[in-house]
Amino acid sequence: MITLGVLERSVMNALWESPDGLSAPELGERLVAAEAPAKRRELATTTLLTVLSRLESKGFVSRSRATRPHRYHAVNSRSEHTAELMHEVLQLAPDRDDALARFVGGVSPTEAETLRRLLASRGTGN
Amino acid sequence: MITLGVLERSVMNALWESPDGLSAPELGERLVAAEAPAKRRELATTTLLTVLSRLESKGFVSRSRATRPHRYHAVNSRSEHTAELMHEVLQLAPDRDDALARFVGGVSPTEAETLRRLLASRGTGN
DNA sequence: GTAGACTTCTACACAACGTAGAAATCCTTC
DNA sequence: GAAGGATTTCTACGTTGTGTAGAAGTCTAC
Repeated sequence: MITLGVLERSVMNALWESPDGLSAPELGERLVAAEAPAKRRELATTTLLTVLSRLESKGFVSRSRATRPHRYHAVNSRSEHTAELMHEVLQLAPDRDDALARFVGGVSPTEAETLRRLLASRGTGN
Repeated sequence: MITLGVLERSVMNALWESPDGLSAPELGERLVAAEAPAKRRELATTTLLTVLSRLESKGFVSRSRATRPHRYHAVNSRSEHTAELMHEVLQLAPDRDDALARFVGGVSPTEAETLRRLLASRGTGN
């Protein structure tokens, strides 16, 4: 399973919150702003560029070369990403129904209600 | 998020299928047997012991020192593990309902039915 | 066509993991 | 109770992924 490092994750978080994408320098601003004031720290732009390239290779980010500071976009929304990961995890289990049962057993009442609503609006599937 | 390497995962798979746990040598047998004949290969017992130790540190494995070849057990069942991972992933999303919606959108009709049943037997939660 | 902005290349440190020998520990048996 | 083999722990090294960024190359506006 493809996994993300902590800087990579921060970068994805910034991109997920920027529907119009970000250039590397803009990304740098977001990242320092998002950091707790205590450990605020600059990252070299080249650092961000290599992280962005790696994320591009992993298929998480696309880049537009049209403008000169290239713009980077998240390929999937954060929700899509989360859902996809959940499916991947579930796929790995040979006993999926059992895993689902345990999963459902662990959700909050509110989430259970959300799930019911979602499943209802989806039709019976039979 | 705690993640597993490929050998670590194989080891967990073997342990998950062994309710009575395994000693390191037994584990070795399972692993070669599970491997595709083409790339079957022996692993030194010490290799397995260090992997088992690491898995113990990570909290995935417990060991009984009562007998001389120690016995190792998976702490959680595979289903529990899967469900836990799914929850971890979901926890990371700030927009959980949305993520759940996407997740539900992607399950098979059979799984949807399973989910409905599970949610029904769980009570309304209100 | 050149200066400065921007990107790519290259590189290194550090952690996690796969791998296993050497050293230490523990039973069993004489 | 000492020895020897089985077992475990310690130590170590190679590889890969990630964080980090300077050096070198490329592009665009003037």
